[in-house]
Amino acid sequence: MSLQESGEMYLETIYVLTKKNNAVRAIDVAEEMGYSKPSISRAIGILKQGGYVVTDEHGFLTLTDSGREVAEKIYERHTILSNFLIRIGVSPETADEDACKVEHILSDETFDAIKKFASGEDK
Amino acid sequence: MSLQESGEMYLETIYVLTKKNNAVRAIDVAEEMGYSKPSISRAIGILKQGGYVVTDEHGFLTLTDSGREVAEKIYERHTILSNFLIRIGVSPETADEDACKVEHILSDETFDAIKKFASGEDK
DNA sequence: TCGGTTAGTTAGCCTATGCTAACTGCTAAA
DNA sequence: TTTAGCAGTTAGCATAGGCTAACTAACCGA
Repeated sequence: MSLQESGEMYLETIYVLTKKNNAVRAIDVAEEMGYSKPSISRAIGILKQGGYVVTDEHGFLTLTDSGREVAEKIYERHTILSNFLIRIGVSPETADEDACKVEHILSDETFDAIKKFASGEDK
Repeated sequence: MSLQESGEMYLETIYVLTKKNNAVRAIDVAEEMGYSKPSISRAIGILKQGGYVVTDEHGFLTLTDSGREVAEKIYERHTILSNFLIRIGVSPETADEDACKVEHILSDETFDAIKKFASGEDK
């Protein structure tokens, strides 16, 4: 079972919440993403099966190495993309939303190009 | 019934094929997009219901005004985006693919920004 | 005229991903 | 101790959008 786009989104959210809050439960992910509990429950189940997440006896979520790897990649993409958009004049809110939408689907090649381009612009 | 992302893709394909070939049938769309005949048949049916496309007695497809409006918008986005990506170093094939993926989902705000940015770069 | 090819449709399957309703099971307060 | 609320799960629904199988209908060449 390979990871779907939504799976990446869940991993990214867990990753971000973990940086913010230390302890993250399914319900926190639900609130953050605006989804219902059952949707989260199923999604987490799939991520567990895939070895991306583990839960302890209290229901706290931890990313595995492979889960964190995916989450970090997506998060990096999100950051780069959203910064790039802001720099060309998009409002921070829209930049964030649009980065969310495309961070999962752009090719590595395009991402590298944007990254290179954005870092060149900094100078 | 509002138009889904896939609907926009179908309209764009019909639009592009019309510019290339004059007469466009469902089967041509199927071949261009790599989808099966029934998938196209259903999609065209939905577009007809929505008033985006009409068919004549021979099965030739024509976009209505509203269909063409959507198609042109998407096509313009595709062009701008793909040109932008090529300019920052992405290969034409990948640029084309990635433009396809995101042309439907980026906000107008982001698109305007990219457009403005790209035209500024030209000088 | 008959038989094959081609285009389109119908029926129905599958997956991903959202949802609600309703259950379980723990914890904490009265 | 009993009950209320919270977290999580289970069951099952819906939609979008792919698919195959199998049908129809038109057209064309021998």
